[in-house]
Amino acid sequence: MRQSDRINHIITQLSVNGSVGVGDLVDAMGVSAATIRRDLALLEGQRLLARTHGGAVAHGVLYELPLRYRSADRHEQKSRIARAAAGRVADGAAIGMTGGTTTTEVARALTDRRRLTVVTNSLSIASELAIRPNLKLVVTGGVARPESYELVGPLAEGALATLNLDLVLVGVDGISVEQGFTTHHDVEAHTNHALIARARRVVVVADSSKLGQIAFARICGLGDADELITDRDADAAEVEAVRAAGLEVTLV
Amino acid sequence: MRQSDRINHIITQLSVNGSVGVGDLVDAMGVSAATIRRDLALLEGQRLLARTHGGAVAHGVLYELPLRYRSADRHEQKSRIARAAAGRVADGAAIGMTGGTTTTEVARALTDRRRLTVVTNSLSIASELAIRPNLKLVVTGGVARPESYELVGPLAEGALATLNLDLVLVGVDGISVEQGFTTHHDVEAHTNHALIARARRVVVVADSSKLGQIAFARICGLGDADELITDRDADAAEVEAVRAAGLEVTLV
DNA sequence: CAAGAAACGCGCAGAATTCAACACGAGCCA
DNA sequence: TGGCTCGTGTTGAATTCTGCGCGTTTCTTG
Repeated sequence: MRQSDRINHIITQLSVNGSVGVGDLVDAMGVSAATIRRDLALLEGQRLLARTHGGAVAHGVLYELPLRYRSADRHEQKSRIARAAAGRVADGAAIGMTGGTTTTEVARALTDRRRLTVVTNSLSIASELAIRPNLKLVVTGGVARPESYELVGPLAEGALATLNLDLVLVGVDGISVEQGFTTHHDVEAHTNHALIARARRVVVVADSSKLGQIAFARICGLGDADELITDRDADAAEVEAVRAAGLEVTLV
Repeated sequence: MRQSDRINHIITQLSVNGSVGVGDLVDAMGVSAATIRRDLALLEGQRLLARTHGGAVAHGVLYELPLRYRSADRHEQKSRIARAAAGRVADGAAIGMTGGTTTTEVARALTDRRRLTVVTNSLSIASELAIRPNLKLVVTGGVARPESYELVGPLAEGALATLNLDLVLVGVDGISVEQGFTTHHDVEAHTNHALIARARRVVVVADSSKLGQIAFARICGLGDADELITDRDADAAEVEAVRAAGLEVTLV
């Protein structure tokens, strides 16, 4: 088991249970306690956890851990979704992208395009695309949320007010017929809504685990989007319900 | 097995598992570990993965802190400058930072502060600080320049217009008595000037190689800054000239 | 409050990994 | 044929990771 796997395991345990024990980790991963402590010290240095005697607890809010530790989850589905979403983007278009692991995956699938303007409020996507001279990258500005790397707030929405987009790709945390598209954070939802309002076409990307889920804050109703791209593991009844609500659903 | 096949295999493994091991790849493809490492180094250069000891992880799953800047040039001097500059920042202050390797170093030195608001137009600094829940990070927005990771243009300057800062830390490419502070790009210079205009106190950080240099675009005159922090390798005559022009110079 | 147990930090040595440098062979072209 | 480049493998030094032992700190329990 490599160090990256250990780190991943620790972070996963932390997000599930809120705390971890050194002994449990030793048993689960078959390495010495010294190694576990070194891993914990590393993560502590990154302010991702606080150490306790016998283990560690999650640092601050844990339901939403930094993206770079989570993106391995359902990676294959997200890749397929990303490729499909990239197919919706015409060369030379001006598109918007919100934050999220799936949209970040889409950003990677767009790196080889020529002549494309990308507007985003996600620092992850911005870092991903900033080195590509073939793309024009516009960042909205705003206050950064440590949990999601998204820029939110009045500054972001003010920047958006002057822009018009051909297409916007939106990542969400929950999709339900009753509550529409939802996310974990209210200001984020508001900023995402502002981005959606500037686009002629709205495509939502989300892996199938989000179907039927309702997160804390509402972004918009199902009717405000033009298409949902998700993976084929989606529950058939949920898909039918969304389609019945009038939203085009693509399974990949 | 050709190189393209190996690359393909590595990418596939990475997207399925999120990580790969050098040993596994050697067994799977029947080539030497050196070749695998060369392949991984190639993909790392394309930002498709991040290397770890014993293998690599999908880009975005990295457990280390954001991009270690390769520019180890004058790293020792920059660290000293960064520590000194961090000493100018009071807890609870609202500060601005422009882009540059030296200012990024200052950002690192500020990560353990409590209650600090940082406004920046640099994606590098934003990535560095975004993960810290103890800091409030405000990003200006704007168009990203691939060469410097800075956000520039009207969007950035518009965002700045509403903010007032206690202190701004500026990185520059040239310092001269005749031309003042200069940088390599004209729009960047304009955006930096806009940031300076919002601050009550302006501190310029630059290693001593910048003294006496004149870059393409002028940011502001020496008189518009309150202090210059540079390293003690600075040419004594140049330092005297700057001091004679009325600017406080600190050597570290 | 005190004693025992558990956990921690530190230093060290062995193992694994990486890097830099060089050697070898295939393919290409003059 | 000879020389050249490119990709690959090998070697040895340097770096990093890991596990163990020991003294110290912290927690628990009576």
